[in-house]
Amino acid sequence: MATESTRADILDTAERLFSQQGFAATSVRDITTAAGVNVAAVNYHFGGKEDLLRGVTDRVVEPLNERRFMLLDALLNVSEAPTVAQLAEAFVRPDIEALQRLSDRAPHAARFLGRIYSDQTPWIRDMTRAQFIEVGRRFGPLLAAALPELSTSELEWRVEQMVAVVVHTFATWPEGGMSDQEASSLIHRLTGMFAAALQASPTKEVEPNTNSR
Amino acid sequence: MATESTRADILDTAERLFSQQGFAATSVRDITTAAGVNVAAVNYHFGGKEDLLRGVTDRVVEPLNERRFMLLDALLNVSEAPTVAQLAEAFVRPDIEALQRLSDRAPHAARFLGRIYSDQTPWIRDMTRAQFIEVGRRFGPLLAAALPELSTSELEWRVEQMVAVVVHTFATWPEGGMSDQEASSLIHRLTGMFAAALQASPTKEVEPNTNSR
DNA sequence: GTCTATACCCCGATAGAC
DNA sequence: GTCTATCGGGGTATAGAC
Repeated sequence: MATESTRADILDTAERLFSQQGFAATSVRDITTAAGVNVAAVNYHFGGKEDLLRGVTDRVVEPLNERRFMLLDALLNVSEAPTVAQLAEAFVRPDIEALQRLSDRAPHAARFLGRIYSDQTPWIRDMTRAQFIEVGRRFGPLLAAALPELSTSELEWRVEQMVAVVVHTFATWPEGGMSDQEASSLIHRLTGMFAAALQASPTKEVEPNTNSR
Repeated sequence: MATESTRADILDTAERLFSQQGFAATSVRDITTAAGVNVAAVNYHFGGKEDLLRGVTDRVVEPLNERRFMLLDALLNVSEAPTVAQLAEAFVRPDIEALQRLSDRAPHAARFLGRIYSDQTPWIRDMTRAQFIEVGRRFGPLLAAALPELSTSELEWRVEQMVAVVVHTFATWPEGGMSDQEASSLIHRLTGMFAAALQASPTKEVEPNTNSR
């Protein structure tokens, strides 16, 4: 327990408690007590409870995004016009594999992320949205090219629903982590379902209200 | 402001604030102040904050389930072996129509429900699970009969993902409610996507971990 | 730079006056 | 049936010791 482990201890403990009880239901005292540090340490190291949430989120999301864009780039090196199934897999595989890999170091990262990304509280939504916008910006045009018969509105709506499924997968991530076999099977299930859902024939109907996220 | 509107005022206000801020982030004082009633009224009328959550939830879920099972019964009167598309529509239509209908009386019912049903806090999950078990019990065998090539495990997993999409739809319900046209379009989009997702060819792989809900 | 003691405020719940 | 007063607990933030 070196001098500078306080900050990391707080991050680990906050990630665990947020993933179990949610952000609002978890008190700073819960965290500092469980971590064995003083109440004021959160304020010193992070500035406040909301900044602590941002700290925990960043630590989880950064490696995820690294891997996501790495795999997308690899896909684009192979083909300029990937298929829907290829895009679905490039969308899903990085998250599942990265979170599985993270399981040792941060066993609660997935559930934490699922909770935060499904939270509709304005300031939390604002905090999490930016990362998905980037993903949409890169996948959107490729998907649109692979699905020319879908209107932009319907394509965006379908992608939003698939993102909701990924978020739900995070939120219900198995407590004890995932074996390679389980992760691989989950990727195949998600990929197959996404491809089918995206390729369903377009709805013959006027546009509904555009939902958020 | 008649004598017995206090209880209803509390329910309305709690529904609104829970839907905007979440349960844990909303204090009893927030609710009573906004409703213009005394702090102690919640304790008098409901017994406590958690019982108030149950009160709000029951008020939303009961008409929803009535309509859901009514439409399923109507479908079963027509055919003993409905198609996947018919089942998908019977699954989706009641909720969307009922919530749209509720929009006047309870404009925040959908978002409230979406928040509560996506909450993974143990006691809240326990509270909400029962109703979906009943739905699964009635739809499960019919879906299994319509999709004989899917393993039970994969069918259950796919249904779970579709439920997550419905919950996400609730959680992001448009602030101002929905027109008939929008609701109808949404039902068609959901139905088409669900049918395609459920009918995707089975994954060739061993079983992954069974997630919760 | 790092951590602690403590101030101050708001929470949920209750007892008892009206 | 409704309100006021208040309790015990626990939340965040700060001033200052090491």
